Amino acid sequence: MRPVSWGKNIGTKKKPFTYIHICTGLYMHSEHLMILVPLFPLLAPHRRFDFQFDMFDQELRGLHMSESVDDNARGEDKADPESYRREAMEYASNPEKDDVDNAEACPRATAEEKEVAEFVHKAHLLCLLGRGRLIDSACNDPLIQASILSLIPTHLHKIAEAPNLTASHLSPLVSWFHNNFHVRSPNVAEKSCHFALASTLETREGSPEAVAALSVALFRALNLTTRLPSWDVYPGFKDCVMQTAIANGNFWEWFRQLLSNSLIFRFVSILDVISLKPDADKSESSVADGCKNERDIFSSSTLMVAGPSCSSAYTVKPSPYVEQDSSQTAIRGAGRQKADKSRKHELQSQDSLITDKPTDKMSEVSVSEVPTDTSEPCLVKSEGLKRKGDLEFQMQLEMALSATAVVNSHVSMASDASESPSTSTLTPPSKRMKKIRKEESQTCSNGISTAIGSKKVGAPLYWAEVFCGGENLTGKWVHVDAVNAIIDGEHKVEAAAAACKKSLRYVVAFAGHGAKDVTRRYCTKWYKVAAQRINSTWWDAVLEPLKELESGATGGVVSVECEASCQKKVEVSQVEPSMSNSCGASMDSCEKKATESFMRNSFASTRGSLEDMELETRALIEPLPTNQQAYRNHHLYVIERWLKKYEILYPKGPVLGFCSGHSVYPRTCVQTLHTKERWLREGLQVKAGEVPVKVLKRSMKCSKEEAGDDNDYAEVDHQGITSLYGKWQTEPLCLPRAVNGIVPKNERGQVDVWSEKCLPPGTIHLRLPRVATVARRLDIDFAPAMVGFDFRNGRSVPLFEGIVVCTEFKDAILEAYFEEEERREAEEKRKNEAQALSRWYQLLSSIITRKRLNECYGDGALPQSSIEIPKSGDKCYNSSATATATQKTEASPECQQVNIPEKLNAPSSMPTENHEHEFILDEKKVDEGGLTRIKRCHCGFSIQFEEL
DNA sequence: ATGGGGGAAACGGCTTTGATGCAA
DNA sequence: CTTGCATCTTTGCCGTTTCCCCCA
Repeated sequence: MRPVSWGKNIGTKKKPFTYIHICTGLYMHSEHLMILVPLFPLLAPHRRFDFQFDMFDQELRGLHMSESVDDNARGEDKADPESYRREAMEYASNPEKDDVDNAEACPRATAEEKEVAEFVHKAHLLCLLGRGRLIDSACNDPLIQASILSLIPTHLHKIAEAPNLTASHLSPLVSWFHNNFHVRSPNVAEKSCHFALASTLETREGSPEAVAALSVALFRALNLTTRLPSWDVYPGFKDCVMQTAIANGNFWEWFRQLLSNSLIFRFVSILDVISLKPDADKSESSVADGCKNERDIFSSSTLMVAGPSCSSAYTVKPSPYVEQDSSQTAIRGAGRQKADKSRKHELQSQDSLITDKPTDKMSEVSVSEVPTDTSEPCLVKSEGLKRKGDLEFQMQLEMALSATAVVNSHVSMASDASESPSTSTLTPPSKRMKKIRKEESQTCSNGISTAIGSKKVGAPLYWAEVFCGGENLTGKWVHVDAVNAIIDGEHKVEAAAAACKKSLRYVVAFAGHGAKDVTRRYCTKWYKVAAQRINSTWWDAVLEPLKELESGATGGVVSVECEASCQKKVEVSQVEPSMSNSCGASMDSCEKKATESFMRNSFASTRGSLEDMELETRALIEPLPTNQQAYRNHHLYVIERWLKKYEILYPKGPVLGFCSGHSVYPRTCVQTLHTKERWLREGLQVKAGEVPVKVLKRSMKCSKEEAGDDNDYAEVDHQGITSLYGKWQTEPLCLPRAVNGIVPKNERGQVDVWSEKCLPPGTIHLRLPRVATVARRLDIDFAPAMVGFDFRNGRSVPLFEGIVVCTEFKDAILEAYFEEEERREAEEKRKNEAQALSRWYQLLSSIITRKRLNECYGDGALPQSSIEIPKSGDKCYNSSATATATQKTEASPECQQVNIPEKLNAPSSMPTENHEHEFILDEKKVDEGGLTRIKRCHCGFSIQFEEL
């Protein structure tokens, strides 16, 4: 799932806005737009956006386009919007052109490119998050759940009734599902998630996403069947046994039993998001472009391989995941060889697809080896290729593809995936697919598989997670990949994804319209993953509301009793809405009391918080990296060598291990250092007698300059160092108190207000404009408040905002200030009004003058309307002078001419007014004929002439 | 009372540091 | 090793306009 997005900055430097073009790609659907559009302000609040959405429903396009374009982007833009549009469209149609140019101009990504890449990353992430939620809600569709429930054999219904569910209980169900539902390459014309699920249900094959989602729907449906009868019993239970049951604890035993049986499933997806790094994007985008034309053909941008060729490669057990996982290092060398081989195979198979009619045995082999031939190009292309060899291979592949695009389109139109023309063209494609798959699965199940360890292994992008109460003391979320028939294979996911060059950046579990990031469960090297993710603040903010929804749907309260004798996992309440409703209706005060007493004896926490703890624990027990570079930004460990300039280890220990002879310390020991002045800004001062823990020498250049100025070497040495102190060497700032209404000031007669903490006691910062004059007028002692520095003209300039005064004068000053402001505003208003009056007077007197002149000297044929007061925007010169001038122009079409009315061309010819025209106003006006200039005197007289 | 001159204060434009560390 | 970017650094000048005061 990779809706291709590009953004570009257009507009002025002062008013930049980003043009976002989102090609709908495979799964991009109007539903995404609805999710995405309200979220755009989240992405980059400081920017203005213009959107262009392709291929969306017309009405949606109209709805959102007009909104965003008119209000947000175009509203105040004076530049020609059409030019932006054109530029944007050009960019959208050929986005790689600029990238190539940029790449040639500067080898590294600029800040602009990085910003765009980040924006696209965020947008894509939101799209994928939105899609995950849609799928999750589709999994909850009762119709789909009922339909799939009707398909499963009755003996499987009892699976979920196991008293303490463990992963092994699920294997028959997963096997059944795996045998009955197959993956095919997804269809472009997928209408919606519900439709995709429904059609998958009908044909028993579908996109990996749909199949995985269907498995979740099935599990959730089963959950209903196991729970609902129990709840039917409940009212009767309540009537007959309640009182005694509560008394002797049977009720709670039953209650716990009931809830421990409940199956809670989440839909989990790797959000295969566009890279955060512009460089990676470049290769990706060029790759995507190469693929763009073929997108309809190789419609899959997901990596999930189709059919049993792969799935049988890691059928139930033993799976290739296991092999790869257990003997990763052992097969590394062989793996590379295999990878090379497989690459050759890919080329070969590609060729065979394109050039050969795959009727011979050779093609059969390639078909069985290459999981989904048609999706393969995208498989390779959509990855962030880094090595030179990969790029070369990529280019070769692209050339081959572009040369034979027509053939491909035929192939893809005939059928998707590994359709062979040898098969009867009369049978419907789906049936033919099944037939082929059956054949393939037969051959593959015989153990013929070469795909292990190569990147042909399909990356698991979607799976389910079930909460198994019987797994641990507190229960555990278990990975269930029904598509590939793998249960509890969370440790295999990373390796499988890596084999497909899929990075495991965001693994998100969806439930109850919410979502939760569970990446840490599936990755072993968090420090590597974290570097590829968006900053956690933004991501956490996005997930915050979703996480609440998710925990609302899945988070029952799990209690572990403290008694040593009874270390048994129990659950006392269920937070799922349907449950809490029925619960709430029947729970009386007795039950509540019982619950409370029960809770008192136990350590209780929600499933969500338990999972959080689990995930955090995983992150904390990450093994030490073996290379030094990994310690540079490692969130847990540090080696002294990679400490930054303003960092130090304090306390220096404990040593957790060694890496290349360097001691490894926990990162919690790293303290940030600052100069004395810098600590002052934080409202802290260095304690008396503290020696600097670190001393930085200033550069030679600076020292030399100072040496030139001053001959005293010792002083230079003293000047040439910067003393740094740790936080533990500081104490809260003690400033002299304000006494007798006098504000304590620094040597410059001001107060540095870096923060509220920097204010001397007994003073207050009034951050108001023009307040200093008020204080001066009232004769109150004050100090200008310096709030920071601004760099102007190559030097730093202090910024002042408001004043610092003693607290007791606050009210007096504020009162006077507001009075003063009121007066000032009134004055301003008065001035404005006076100015308006004067302008009106000027206008009217001009009109009167013009009228008088017309009466005296005009030919009388002038229409009366021409002397009416013009509407705003109309020009005074639109009257007789212009009319005469135009007549003259028509009569003598010489170019350079001053079109002064004959009777007005000399000031002396105006006997009615002793006035010499001053042509102060000079207007230019572009006519269809050329540039017209109008010179006007303030009396209203104007001359219009044309310029060459 | 009023207008002009002079000085003080306010305002706004100017131009866009530059060394250094860090990360890729 | 190179190079782009982020960070730290950290207290003007000058011409014009406005305001106010003083004096004729």
